[in-house]
Amino acid sequence: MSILDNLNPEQQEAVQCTEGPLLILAGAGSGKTRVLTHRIAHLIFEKKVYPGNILAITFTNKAAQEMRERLEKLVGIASQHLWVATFHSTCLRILRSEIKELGYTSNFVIYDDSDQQTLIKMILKEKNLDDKKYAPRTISNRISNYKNELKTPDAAQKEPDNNYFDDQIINIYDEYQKRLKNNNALDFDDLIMLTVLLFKEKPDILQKYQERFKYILVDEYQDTNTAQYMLIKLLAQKHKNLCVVGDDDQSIYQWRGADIKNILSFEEDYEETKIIKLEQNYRSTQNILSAANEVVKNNSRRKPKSLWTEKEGGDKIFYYTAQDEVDEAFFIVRTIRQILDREQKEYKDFAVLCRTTGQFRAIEESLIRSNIPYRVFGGTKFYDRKEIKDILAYFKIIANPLDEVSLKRVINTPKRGIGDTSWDKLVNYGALNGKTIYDVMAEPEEAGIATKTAKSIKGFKKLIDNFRELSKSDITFLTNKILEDTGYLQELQLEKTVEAETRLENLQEFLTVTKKYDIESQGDDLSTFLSEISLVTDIDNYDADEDAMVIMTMHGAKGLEFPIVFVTGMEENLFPHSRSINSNDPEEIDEERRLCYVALTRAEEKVYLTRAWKRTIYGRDAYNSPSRFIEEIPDKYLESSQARTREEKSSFYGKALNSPTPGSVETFSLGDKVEHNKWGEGVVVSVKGSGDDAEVSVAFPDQGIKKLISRYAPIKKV
DNA sequence: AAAACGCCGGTTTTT
DNA sequence: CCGGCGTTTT
Repeated sequence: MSILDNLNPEQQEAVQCTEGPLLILAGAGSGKTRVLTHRIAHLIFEKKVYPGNILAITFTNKAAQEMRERLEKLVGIASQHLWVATFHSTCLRILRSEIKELGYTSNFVIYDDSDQQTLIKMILKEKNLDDKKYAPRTISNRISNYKNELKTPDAAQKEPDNNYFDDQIINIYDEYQKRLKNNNALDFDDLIMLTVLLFKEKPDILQKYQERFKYILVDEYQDTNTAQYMLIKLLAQKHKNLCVVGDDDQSIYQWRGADIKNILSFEEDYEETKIIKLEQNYRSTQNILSAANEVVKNNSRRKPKSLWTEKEGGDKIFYYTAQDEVDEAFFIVRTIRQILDREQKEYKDFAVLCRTTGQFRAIEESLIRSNIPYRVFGGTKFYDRKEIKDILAYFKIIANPLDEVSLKRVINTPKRGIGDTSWDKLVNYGALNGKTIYDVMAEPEEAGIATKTAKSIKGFKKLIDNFRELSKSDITFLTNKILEDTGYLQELQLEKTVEAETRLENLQEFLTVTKKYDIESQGDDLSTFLSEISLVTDIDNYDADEDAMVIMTMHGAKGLEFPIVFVTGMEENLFPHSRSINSNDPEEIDEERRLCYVALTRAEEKVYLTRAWKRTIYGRDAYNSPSRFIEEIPDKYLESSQARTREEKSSFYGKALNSPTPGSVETFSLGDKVEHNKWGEGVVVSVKGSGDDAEVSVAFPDQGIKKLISRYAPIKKV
């Protein structure tokens, strides 16, 4: 049994061609992960390369994780020495040990998007700049662009055609960067940019890593930005054993700085590049593949390719025009039900893909009503929730007292009488006397703060110092300690509102994360925990084994596959998005088109395209014409239908919804024991309203308290 | 300092 | 239709 078994000739060649630069153009579903993993196995077993000399880089943790799992099966114990990671975590790891060279300390924290916004707002306020004119969002985007292009504030300043506005932006960027450094904090883009700068400034450090990574593999190369490109280039310079895999048709992150030129001109960049094309698709039927090809064919500037599959024919793509987004959602429910009745399928075989996260709600609502299990990826992220961010901010200042953004966040959360005025005094006094805010907190009177508030501040500082003493203990223990000692928990418990309940549930959820971490990590410090969390996105937690259907954005779906895929919102202004339509750069429409290609090629067996005749956006009704991408699919691959008339529709829904007939709904009262068909036995802890509209809160032993509407809830008294 | 109110503005995709 | 933000009130 050889590593080359079960690989087609092109794949075999890609696996065996180990020396020198190699560009693998891998079409959708052509088995690129398979090639990458087998190539690594080949390097280890046939070429006798030490696993520690191999670096494999992906974009998402999900991809890295999958690759690690497959490698474990393929090469066993040797996989432990492999370095398989995302760009960001690779750089994080390098910086944790090397960042002293750049004047930061290794306990730096990572600022996420909202931390960045906060810091930018702070700066605008200090500079007395109008945040209407200088929208924080715009500024952070601009800064991000600079960083993705490896432009420091100094370099940006030197650009020839900067106008006044640009100059202002660059001034803010400059201050922003100084503040990050003072706070001992890095934003996402810094992880990459600073690593590259470090390599450029310290050749000896670069050399160390060049020596280490004799073989480098990069997945999704079409999504690399300038900074990532340079990182790879520097690392590969010495041994030049660089293998990149990508598909220009799946480049969907140019808005985030990805430069498609990186893949289009790879062969000019690296001398004696070998190019291998993987054109056999193992995922989709011919029909789906052809339709996707017809769409993407309308783009210029493509590498020529012709994907083919052995799965001839297949179902046509079904195109449904719904009345509105509610009808669209019910079409999905109806269709899933039908298929589940007729075929051997499970919930997890279905995915609903949306252009924007705003479309999720209507779909979720109908799935809830219909009792279809689902999971949502993207949208409001777990770690973005207020209560989670609060507890993480506590962690951050414990790990790194210099972090003013987190300090500002929690110094008065929960309320302890330290308002904006006192905060400003602390900041100003510190700035004037060259002390950190945290230092000034030891003697707030010096900053002219009233005794009462001063006492409160000192109390808070003592609290944090106390937590810091405990920072070596379990994260779970520390979390509980913070929640209790700060009064955070109590405040929420006393509130007795729906929102507070949800927050408490989320904190409970967070504690399961910390417990898991405590078991898996051996004595890693708080900084490690924090940065691990900040690099994780919800999509990384996607569990393909759970029998629930999936709702996600088209972007989030890249790299995944499902038997049946709904691509929703096929309307002009939504998909392609109005922003790209209104842009004067035609490339933006092309990117939407590639996104359409990605969405279609997620499907193995069947695609449903849906569009809504009328869609409510921000309370206003929008009537959008069908997406141009629909027109680009030839009729022979399509069959279509429209929403029924109102009368038909309501009677149909009546059946489809299988809503309980009036009178069948039980009345629940406090203390009733009930049985839920998924969560088991529980006790009613509160009832709001009456009849089938009643909102019943039930405490389940393992699930915590769940709110249920009796009309829809699958519960009965026991 | 904190809560309560009312206004404007804005909405793509994410490591 | 939300949420964030500034203004007013307690």
